[in-house]
Amino acid sequence: MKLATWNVNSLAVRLPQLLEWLAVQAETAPVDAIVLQETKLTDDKFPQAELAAAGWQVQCFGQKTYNGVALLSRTPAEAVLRNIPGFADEQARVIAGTLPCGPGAGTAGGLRVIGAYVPNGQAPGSDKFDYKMRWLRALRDWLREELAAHPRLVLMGDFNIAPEDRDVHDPVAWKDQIHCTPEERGRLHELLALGLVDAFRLFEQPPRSWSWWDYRNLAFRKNQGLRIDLALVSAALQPEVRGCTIDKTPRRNERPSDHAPVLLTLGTGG
DNA sequence: ATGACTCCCAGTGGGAGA
Repeated sequence: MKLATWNVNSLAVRLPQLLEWLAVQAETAPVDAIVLQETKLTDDKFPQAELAAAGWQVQCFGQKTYNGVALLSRTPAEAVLRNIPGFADEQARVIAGTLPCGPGAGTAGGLRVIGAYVPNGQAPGSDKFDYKMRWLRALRDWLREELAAHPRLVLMGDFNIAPEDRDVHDPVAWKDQIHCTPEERGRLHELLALGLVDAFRLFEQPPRSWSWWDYRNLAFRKNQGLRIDLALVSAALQPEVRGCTIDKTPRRNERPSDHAPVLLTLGTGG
């Protein structure tokens, strides 16, 4: 089973690239479900027909201009939730759904997939930073309940937090900057403390692996980026994780997203 | 360097992203 997350930075612009990428994946192992961030489309404008024609079940949750998330799956998602229950939020940032039964799930139940677009936060001390902190605390509180209800769970998306200095191309320049502050990393640690693990770090990875590169200053060509797109898996799911990789190839497209997709491969337990 | 690029909605400029 293969899952993915991708901040597409406008699905209206990136739909052809998304469809092409999913088709290329299918040549080897098809993606079973993907969560998208920054679709920037209201639900009435979501490209339902094009995705349905490509075989996708669509759950979208968008707004005008900013944010917007979606869950695409081969089989229909169940128990779908939009945003964090009990946390009043005008911004569309979370979509969750249950995939009935992954291979080898046995009696363990379905796979809970949560796609998240964590607020950017702009700058430490700003109102947007406060919102990011409150949002992450609310996510933590809700996740505790989700984990109790769905032991096999993956939370993936654009976290807008670089977990450690090795996830930053220039840790000195980025020290205490947005994505790298101790406050943000502390909130991420609170999520991990619920029993989640950063799947990417379960495996040997190339050094200087990033998932985002600034559009400016030839950052991709110089490989100056951050790893801020993550897949966090629950303890019950961890034994099934077979791989977690970042696919840089779509970043080489013309008019690419500034983010690369992250892939999570699951296998039978053990 | 409060930059650089890209997207959006606007309407020939500005906010937001990261």
